[in-house]
Amino acid sequence: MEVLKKLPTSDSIVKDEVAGSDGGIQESRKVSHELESANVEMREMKEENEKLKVMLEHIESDYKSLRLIYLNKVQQKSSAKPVPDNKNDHLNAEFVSSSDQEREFVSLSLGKRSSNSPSNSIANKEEKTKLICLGAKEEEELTNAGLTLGPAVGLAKENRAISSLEYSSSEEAPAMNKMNDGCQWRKYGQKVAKGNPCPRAYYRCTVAPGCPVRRQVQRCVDDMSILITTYEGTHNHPLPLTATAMASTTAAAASMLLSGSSTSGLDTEMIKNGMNFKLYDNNSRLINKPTVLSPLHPTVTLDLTIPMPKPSSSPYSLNFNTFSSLQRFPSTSLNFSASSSSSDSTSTINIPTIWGSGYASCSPVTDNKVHTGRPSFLNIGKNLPQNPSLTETLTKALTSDPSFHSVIAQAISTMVGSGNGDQQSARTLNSLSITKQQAAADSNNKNKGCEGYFSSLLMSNMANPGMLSTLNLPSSELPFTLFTTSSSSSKPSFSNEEKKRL
DNA sequence: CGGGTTTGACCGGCGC
DNA sequence: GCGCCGGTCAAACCCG
Repeated sequence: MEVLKKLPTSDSIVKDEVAGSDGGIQESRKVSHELESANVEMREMKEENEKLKVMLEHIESDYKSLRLIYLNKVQQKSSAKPVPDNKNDHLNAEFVSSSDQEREFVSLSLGKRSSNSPSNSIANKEEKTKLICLGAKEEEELTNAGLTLGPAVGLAKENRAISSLEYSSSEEAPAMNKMNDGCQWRKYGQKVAKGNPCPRAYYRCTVAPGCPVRRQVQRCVDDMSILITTYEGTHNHPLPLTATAMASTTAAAASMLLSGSSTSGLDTEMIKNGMNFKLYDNNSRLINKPTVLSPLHPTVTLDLTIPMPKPSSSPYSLNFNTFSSLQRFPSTSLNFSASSSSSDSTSTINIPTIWGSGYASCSPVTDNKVHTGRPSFLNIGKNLPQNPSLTETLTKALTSDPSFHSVIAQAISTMVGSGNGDQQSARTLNSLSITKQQAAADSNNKNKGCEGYFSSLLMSNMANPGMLSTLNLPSSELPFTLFTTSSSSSKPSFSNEEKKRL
């Protein structure tokens, strides 16, 4: 922790003392001054520790009260249900134990669950148990990742960056592998890609033999806490409800699971230490659900496949999403949808504008100009043609670019650039023909005009966290419309880390 | 013992 | 044509 950093090392103190003995009175005074300053620092650290203790106590009390509330609800539920016969005793036991797990799970997910949570809609007890177990499993993973759970969940948030960086290369692989999106994946290979020391893992869906779906998981080279998952193909089998629920953690997966036998697609999901629940409602609108799996981390999702039918005439929209205030952490999604017909496809980028601060109700703001019901978004261009290079550009950028900011800029640049001409048709992973050099050149050339402007847009919104800012720009300059909204309980929109990323 | 992971080898595409 | 690189294969290994 920060406190520890401030501690002067014993070595340095010893060295100072030695220097003092050699250098006469002045040196000894110097040493005494340093000792005094060290004492002052110690006092400050003690004060900080006291503050942290107080924070911890607050968190504990919050945790306890919420746990009580949950227990009450569980008791109400169980009292409402008739007692099943003995035949189901094992199920009861399972349910009880899973309730215990769920308590823990909920403690992990404080503020994450809404009444619309997917798990709530699951009536089947067994499926529910599975979900719960998945949550517990996720909790275990988080524990393994060095994240504090339970009462210390708030501290875990503060430690997230550190913890995420504490993965060793040997530890991160299983963590990645365990990243559960509801499907069964078998790892069939691992490769160290050029330019990224982190190995890329290759997985196949093993739910059904011959299922063509593959998944690649790789950590971002410059931010080990960022996972980039790429899905390819379409499942040729029905999936269990739990898988559907879990896979809905990303729009990409949702597409993968719910689109049936749609054309094969490429889904790239960037997961920053967690998952984000995204679901489509009956109107195929993107709904951001608070994740039940990992409340501790913001997520970044890049979805390159899902057609996002919506009334808006813009084929692309960058979706700067203000997330549910139920989310502790924002989820960032790059949702670059692609479909064979570009006219009705929509690309969205969801970028966090709010750190979900608490547990207030979610009230997504609908903007009249958007007609999507989405909280906020950025529209790019009018009738921009689909550009297959976008996929590659984004993927490369995400894996190699140190800052999310530049990634977004690249995406925008590419899309803006693509608006100048070549019409492109359906894109699959294998049809990507753009070279690395081309992608880099494209992004380099196009970023220059766009990136700074884009970041300034973001910064301007950061400076006005609570306000709905709408920027309508002439398409000749930059065809963006940026909507930024904040929840009713909004606190300052960005953490330091987010500022860094954007 | 079965299923999953690891890891070196192999293969094909692509650029020079 | 050659070499590089990403993706895949498959044998060995591990684990429950």
